[in-house]
Amino acid sequence: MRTLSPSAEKICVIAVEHFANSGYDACSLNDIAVAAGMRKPSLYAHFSSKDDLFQAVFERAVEAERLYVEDCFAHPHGDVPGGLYCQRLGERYLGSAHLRFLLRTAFFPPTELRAWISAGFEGYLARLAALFVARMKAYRPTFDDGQAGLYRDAYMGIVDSLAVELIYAGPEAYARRLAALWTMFEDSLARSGAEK
Amino acid sequence: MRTLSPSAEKICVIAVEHFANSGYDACSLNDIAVAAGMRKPSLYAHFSSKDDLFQAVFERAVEAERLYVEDCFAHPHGDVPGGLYCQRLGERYLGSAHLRFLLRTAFFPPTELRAWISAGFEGYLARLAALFVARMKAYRPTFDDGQAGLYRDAYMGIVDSLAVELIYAGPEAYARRLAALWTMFEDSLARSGAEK
Amino acid sequence: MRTLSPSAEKICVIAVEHFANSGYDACSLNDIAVAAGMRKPSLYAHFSSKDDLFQAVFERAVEAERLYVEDCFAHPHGDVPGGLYCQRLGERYLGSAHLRFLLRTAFFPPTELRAWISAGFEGYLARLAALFVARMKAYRPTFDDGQAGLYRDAYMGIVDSLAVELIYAGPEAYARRLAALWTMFEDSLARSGAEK
Amino acid sequence: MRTLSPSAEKICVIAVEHFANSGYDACSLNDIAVAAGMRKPSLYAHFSSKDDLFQAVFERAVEAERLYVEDCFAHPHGDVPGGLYCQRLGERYLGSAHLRFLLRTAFFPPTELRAWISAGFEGYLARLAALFVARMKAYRPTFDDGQAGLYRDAYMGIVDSLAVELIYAGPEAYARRLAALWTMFEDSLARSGAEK
DNA sequence: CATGAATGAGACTTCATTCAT
DNA sequence: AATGAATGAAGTCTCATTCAT
Repeated sequence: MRTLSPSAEKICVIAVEHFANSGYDACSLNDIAVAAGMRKPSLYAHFSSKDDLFQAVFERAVEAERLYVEDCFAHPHGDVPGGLYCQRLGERYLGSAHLRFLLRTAFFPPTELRAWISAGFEGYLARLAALFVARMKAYRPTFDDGQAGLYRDAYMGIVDSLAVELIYAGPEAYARRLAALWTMFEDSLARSGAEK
Repeated sequence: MRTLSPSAEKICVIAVEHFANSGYDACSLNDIAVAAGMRKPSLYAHFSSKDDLFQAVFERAVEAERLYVEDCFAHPHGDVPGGLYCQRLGERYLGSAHLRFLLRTAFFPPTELRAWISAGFEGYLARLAALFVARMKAYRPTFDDGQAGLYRDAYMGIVDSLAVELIYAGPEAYARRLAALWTMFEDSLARSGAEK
Repeated sequence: MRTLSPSAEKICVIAVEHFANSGYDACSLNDIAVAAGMRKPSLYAHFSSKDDLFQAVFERAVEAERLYVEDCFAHPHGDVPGGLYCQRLGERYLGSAHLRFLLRTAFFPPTELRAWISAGFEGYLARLAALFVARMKAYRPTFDDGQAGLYRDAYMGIVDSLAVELIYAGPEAYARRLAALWTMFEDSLARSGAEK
Repeated sequence: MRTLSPSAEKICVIAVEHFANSGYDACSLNDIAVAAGMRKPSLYAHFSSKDDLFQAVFERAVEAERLYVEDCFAHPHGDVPGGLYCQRLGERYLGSAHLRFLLRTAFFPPTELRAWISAGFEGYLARLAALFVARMKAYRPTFDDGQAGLYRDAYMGIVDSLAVELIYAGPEAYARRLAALWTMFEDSLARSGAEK
């Protein structure tokens, strides 16, 4: 991740909001510039192009989320793994332009940056999956890789599902969906624990 | 849903592909017109504006999916409810521009059409939920509304999760996620059935 | 040479004037458009880019000059070869934007089109040289290829020299230079004729 | 010619290269500044505007060429006058940005500086012509002003013709043209000498 | 129905220039 | 002497839209 000047960082903070709300194509540099208290050409003192700005924003969003994920998995506990992250997702959505930006960009990246963006997500998703698996193996020490992988896939699916509900319907519907999916998830874990 | 002339219907078929691939903003009427074998101004003989075309496309996509959902739930059987629809989702994704268009439009509609689009989805989602609940009540006759609602919420969540995986990662990853989530779903149902 | 619509041809006529006077870089499409009685974006209905317009103008200028050269060498006579073309050069300069455009473009082409432009000139220059050589061989039947080539090189040099004087100093100085160089040219020919 | 600080002189050395290669309009101050190891606004510590820099460059180029011309005519000899200068022209072209800059600027000056530039050339051209005439009168003591003027005009024309060939075709074609034109020039002189 | 031509609005981008530091 | 930041003007180009034919 490039180091940016304070002004450039500030522009990123403005820009992530705009990109998150309007998407890359519908988002004009003019709007971002004015929101940042300057005129359009001034952006070019900080970023060489719209793509360049978008990439800087993306890097910051991924980094912010990565840190957040680390934090959510940092404190050991005895509960079903991954619950804290899901729970906080809803609380953060409206406040976190980073999160909204990432979801939008992940699902529908600007065509020309698709490959670059995909590469940027790999590490993030892999890290989330790895943290979950580590917790799961502590939670169910008898699980083999296949079982852990199954719950990892389900968990990642639940995270996406919740993200989508945030995007589509907002925090209220989110709570219902979280309750439903998490109940299922715990039921399934309870059953697989009981089997032994 | 308005009735359209054959030419207009053909344009919709072309347009849904473009809107699905590029999104509303990045999609130019010129591209659609040329792909449809005509020039840009000729589109205005069939639709009064870009928004008008988009809306016609949306109506057709919703209708097509609604019919598909009806079909998936049409044949009674003894399996866990909703499985057929999830299974076919993956098979259809690449081939169905309607589906890809709907997912994109549902999650990130063009700002000015947001309200109109949301309204259009209501019926579709409500119908899917209702069909699922009906099946679930047949599958677990003892369920009360709360229990049925819980599984309905979970099911709708699973559908979204699978859709997202299709968008983000394609059909291969989809199969893994489907297996994981469906296992969970069945586990949970099995447990709730055993309890009684 | 592409066939153009009448409107596009008219734009070329306007554009060659502007390109000739200001050069590619200092010449704005806005100026050309307004001079052609339309707005800037309307140009794009006829040409896909500034380069595209420039190329069309270039093709027309080369073609016009080629025809002119043919005409100047069309009528057999007993005078020193090539004199008519040189003489008319000065008369045409102010009136012929094609000529002024060609000279400018030949000497200082826009960087990105340099190769393409050079290729376009080859034929034109080769044709002028060939016409001169044919006449020279009629005028001095005893000349071998070496002698004819020498006078061809000198003649082409005189043409360039006259063109430069037109550009730099205008028609008056042109007349003086023409007289001086042509005297030399005839002296040299007279001497080489006398030697035999 | 203004006296400049060493830094400003250095900038001129960089700038003449850029102006020679790209021309006034296509040449950005940014490129020049970076090539000179500084940022664009720093140029304004040395020159008050792009035009000001261009003018400084022009003055230096004219002065350099003037000195060169003096040198070429400095050493008396018995050969046809002006030959040394023509000969060296080709050798210097690629290496001398001053020369390339001058040719470009002479033929196609930036519109707003046209008058100023023409004035700057007057002295240079007049000096070259005067030096040639002086030599010619030594070489052909019997020439009257009319005859000397004729050969002066022809000589200046040859110089331009050679310059153009350098610009257009490079040093190889230059040698051929030089040989052809110089042969003519000598033939003519020989004839006018013999007449007496 | 279709289209060639035109256009206002607005996109991204570059440039010469200014100014506080 | 140098520069980071900013900017008005202007550049090329795209777009949705209109209208006469």
